[in-house]
Amino acid sequence: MSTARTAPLILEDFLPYRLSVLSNTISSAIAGAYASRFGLTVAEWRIIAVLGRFPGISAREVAEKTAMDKVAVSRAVGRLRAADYVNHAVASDDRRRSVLELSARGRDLLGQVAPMARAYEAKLLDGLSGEDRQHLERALSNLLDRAQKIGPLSGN
Amino acid sequence: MSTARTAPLILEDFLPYRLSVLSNTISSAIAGAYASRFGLTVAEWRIIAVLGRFPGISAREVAEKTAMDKVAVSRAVGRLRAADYVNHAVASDDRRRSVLELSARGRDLLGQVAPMARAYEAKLLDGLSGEDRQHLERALSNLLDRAQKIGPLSGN
DNA sequence: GCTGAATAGTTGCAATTGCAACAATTATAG
DNA sequence: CTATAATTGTTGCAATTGCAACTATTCAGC
Repeated sequence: MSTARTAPLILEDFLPYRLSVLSNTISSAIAGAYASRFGLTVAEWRIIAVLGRFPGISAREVAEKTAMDKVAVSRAVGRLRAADYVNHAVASDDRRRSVLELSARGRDLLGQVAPMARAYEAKLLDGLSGEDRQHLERALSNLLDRAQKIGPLSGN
Repeated sequence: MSTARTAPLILEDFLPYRLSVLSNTISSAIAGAYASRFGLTVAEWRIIAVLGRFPGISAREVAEKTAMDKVAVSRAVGRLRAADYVNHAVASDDRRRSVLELSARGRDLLGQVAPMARAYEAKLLDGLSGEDRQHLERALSNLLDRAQKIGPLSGN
């Protein structure tokens, strides 16, 4: 009875594993390109992208929108400020809050990097029909919702 | 002409970003559970899973099958040996090669963890129809193929 | 207004990781 | 057979990360 031999769990069919391999493969490819071309980490690039879209937000909001840790944001922003890609100010109505935005240099960088990112994404998606892509997007949204709801894997 | 303002790149729609967030969310959930229940890292768990399926393979083969770095494998195997989840021997025909397999304790652990992993996966996939799942699987395979072929993000 | 709780961001430290160098062994070329 | 190259696995070191503690500031209750 007890240890009823379950089938041995095929790692390469296990969804979390497949997602991890896929995501790591893609991220490494991208990270390598950003690093060699611009000396940027993926975290830095994400911050640039999000500041391009939401100029003036605080570090905390950046962390929210990029799904990064606030420490990671703090350090990445530090580097970006040092490299003059990002301007930093203190909110006048709350002097704890930072007000971040791209500098001219940062906007310029975004202008270069964004097309590369898009092109890479396009290459990836090239094999999927428009319908497939919609399916995929809905599936990913669905999975993320569930993963967030399920949370820390309630156990037995 | 020059800096033709491209649309500002919506991070939350960018496939690599979405995959990364999803994968990290899932991995953290799983990692937390393994850590608190069994003191296992995800890397260790992966090795256990793959050794359950392919007893007797070498460290290099484990690295291949788990998509881990060989150093990570070496260290994780070290911990697993110390905890007596994995047995280690040297191949008689090639004394560089290690021969790894689960110990009785390791098989027992796999017997406990595998159902949890399956249950989590099932919860995740609960919102997708059978058809959706097939779509998803094909899409993921397709994307991984392409990502591997495209490689380090050529050209600018 | 004052005190204690809450929030934003930074810093220090410990643990993890990644890469290069290394030792041991086996394969290959001549 | 010998010398060189290639492969397997481990170790050392530097860089990254993650967590907790900390500072500065604002908010909430009285």
